[in-house]
Amino acid sequence: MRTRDDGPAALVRLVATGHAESRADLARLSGLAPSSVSLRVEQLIDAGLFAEEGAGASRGGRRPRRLTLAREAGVFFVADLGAHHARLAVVDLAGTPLALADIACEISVGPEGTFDSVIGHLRVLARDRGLADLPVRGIGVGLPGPVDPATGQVVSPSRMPGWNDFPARDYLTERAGLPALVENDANLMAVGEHRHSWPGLDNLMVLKLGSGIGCGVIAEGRLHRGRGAAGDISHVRILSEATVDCSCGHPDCLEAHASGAALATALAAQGIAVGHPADIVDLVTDGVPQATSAVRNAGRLIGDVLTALVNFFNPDALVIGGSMSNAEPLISTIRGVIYERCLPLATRNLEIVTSRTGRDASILGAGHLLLDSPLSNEWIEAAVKQ
Amino acid sequence: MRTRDDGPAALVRLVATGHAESRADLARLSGLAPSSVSLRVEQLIDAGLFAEEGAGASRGGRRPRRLTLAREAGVFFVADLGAHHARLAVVDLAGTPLALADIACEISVGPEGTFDSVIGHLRVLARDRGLADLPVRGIGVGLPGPVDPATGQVVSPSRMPGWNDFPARDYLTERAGLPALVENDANLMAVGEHRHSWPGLDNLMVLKLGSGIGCGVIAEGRLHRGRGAAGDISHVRILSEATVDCSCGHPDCLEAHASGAALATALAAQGIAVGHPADIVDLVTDGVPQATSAVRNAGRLIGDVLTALVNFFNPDALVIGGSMSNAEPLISTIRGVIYERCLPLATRNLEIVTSRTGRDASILGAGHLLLDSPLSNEWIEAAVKQ
DNA sequence: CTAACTTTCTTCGATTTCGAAGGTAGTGAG
DNA sequence: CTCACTACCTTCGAAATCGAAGAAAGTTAG
Repeated sequence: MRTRDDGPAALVRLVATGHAESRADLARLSGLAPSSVSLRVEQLIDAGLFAEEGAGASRGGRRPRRLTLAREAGVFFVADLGAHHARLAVVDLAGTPLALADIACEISVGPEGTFDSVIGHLRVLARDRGLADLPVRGIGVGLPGPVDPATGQVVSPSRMPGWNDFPARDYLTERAGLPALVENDANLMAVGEHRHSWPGLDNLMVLKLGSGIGCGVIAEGRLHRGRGAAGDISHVRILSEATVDCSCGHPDCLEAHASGAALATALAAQGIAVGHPADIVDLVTDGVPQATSAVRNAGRLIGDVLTALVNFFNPDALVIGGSMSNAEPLISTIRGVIYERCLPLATRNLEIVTSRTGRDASILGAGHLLLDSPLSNEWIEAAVKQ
Repeated sequence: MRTRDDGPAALVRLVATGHAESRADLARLSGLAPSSVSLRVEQLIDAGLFAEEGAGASRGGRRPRRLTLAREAGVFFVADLGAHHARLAVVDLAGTPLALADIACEISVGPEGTFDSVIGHLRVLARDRGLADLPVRGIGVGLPGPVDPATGQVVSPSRMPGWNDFPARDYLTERAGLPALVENDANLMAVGEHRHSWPGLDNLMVLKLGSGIGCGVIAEGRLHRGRGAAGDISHVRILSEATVDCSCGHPDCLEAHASGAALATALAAQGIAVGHPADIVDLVTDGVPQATSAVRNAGRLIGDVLTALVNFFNPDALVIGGSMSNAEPLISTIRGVIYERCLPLATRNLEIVTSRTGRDASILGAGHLLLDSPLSNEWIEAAVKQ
């Protein structure tokens, strides 16, 4: 029952995540004997994956010889797609961006066109930043819709016309000629937050409040996918005076009342024009009363839904990100509802905070998932055996 | 990063769960070389943990030599505690009960008295059934309240006076002189259902509808504990005409309206006396209209709460057990609400079924958890090294 | 500065694990 | 019945891993 984390890839992951900096660290964390670690590290240095970089800080004895990922160890290509926009990055194996770019990109042109364009732009980006000499070890893409983890297909996306049942992972693998990973954007964000800012907490809910409402779930330290729809909270029915029909066909979904897009619509009806959800944050900051009131109301609705989920899932932290997360009254309302209504046992150690990782959370998450994936075991083992 | 499943315990688990019946099976499933498997199996037979039992069915070649757990491999002591009652069992390493007993047991007498009594009865049970010669490898107890997985303490139980913050696991370890495991009863039930009846499904919600409402969660094939309160759905606030205060201090919790105890109270107010929740099932089966109506209403409330959780958690199956689960209208109402309100993506492959494992689900679950626990690695390795 | 202690890393013989090859025991077709 | 084939299991030399001991390189206290 040799589980995933054996072989040289385990050592690469420990160094990439920053958990280990020396051979001694690796021996402690990997469970291998110090002698075996020395041998394997030697091989990884020969393979060009590790580099020795001077000495680290002493802990009361001989100073460790610091191990880092070699530059030549390679990079991943990563893209986070929105409805009208894509954020591209070339990242190192640890997920750290080496080059970033934002491009306009209409997801409604369909999967082939979108992917081909993204791949092209990523190649250009790598070339322009002098990264063309580095091996590309994989490509990861985040999509604003559900992805079946078993097949890598997009399933029933509500706002991605032409994408239903598209075999995204297979297409990307073939078209880019690289190991490929396709994942829901909120899931990538959850992984990024977890690994970058909350590595000690094993149960996390990460809310993405933008023009839509997304949620990624980390359970027992690993991304919880379910059948691809896990984390969906946007189509829970809520109670409200006025009825609003949601794009999913049901009335009064949370998303139809409390998403950035819904708030923009509601404000427009009051004569306040809003282009992007982030504009609402500005209005709130400027003290426009209608905006503040609308945001408070949304917070109450979201909080109501979350109470049941927090009791049920019992996370260590609830992290709120996305472009709306800077609206202070939104967060404090959510926090207030949850602390008031949830079980004391569930909220006793619960942290409710805004994103610490920031805008690049999804990018980082994609890098981590790529390195963790069994796909990476393959090229790492191949690299070690010449 | 040698994860848990290495060493001889991995082979024991594969045989105990029935996944492997021969050395060849073990080689396939464990990832070890056939030669290594042969060696280790030899050791396990010498240690008295495995036995060879004739030949299995051919798959087109030489017939395998069937491996089973030896009788002398030992047993676990297991108890599932309710408020006024305990179900005790001596089970083999696979979790199969070798001896069962039901005893009266008031949990309100406090932890020490309860545990001492349970341990005593289990010893007597083993002796009476001729199992006294077998080594006892561990003890597992299910409690009707939250248990902190980190400390093994009972935390904020609503109906276990005198148990708050009691170090249940430590007390049991010392008092029984055995590796001990303490877990919430719904969690044990979830593990039992998962392993016994739904081994292929990795994401499960298991509802226990009795005098209370409990829920255990299997995520990615493993029990999801959170901080100990995970799976709690009984204190979600629901909407209703009449307000009922819950024992937790909040008004209109699900449990206050839809639990077996709540239904019994409601029926009593209509002049229909009900002793045990199971009596309600009988009333429904007999076609008493007030009972059917009350049960339908409860089903609607429970279903409402579950819609949000099913969307969020996206399980493969929702399994309903407990003494109320035989009330057909209850199940069909829950099923109807969920299929109507949840996302098609979440319900497309969702099974909503009553327990297949039956009353012993918790007993089986405790056995599985004990064998899976790192505690078992220790005695298995000790047994192999003489 | 010296001596005692800590931590890091390597060396080397003992042990474990692997993997290829072969023996064993069955099935099924002609 | 024979022969080809398949699956199960073991044998045995090669390779990987371990672990104890020690070398290397510091820190700290006197």
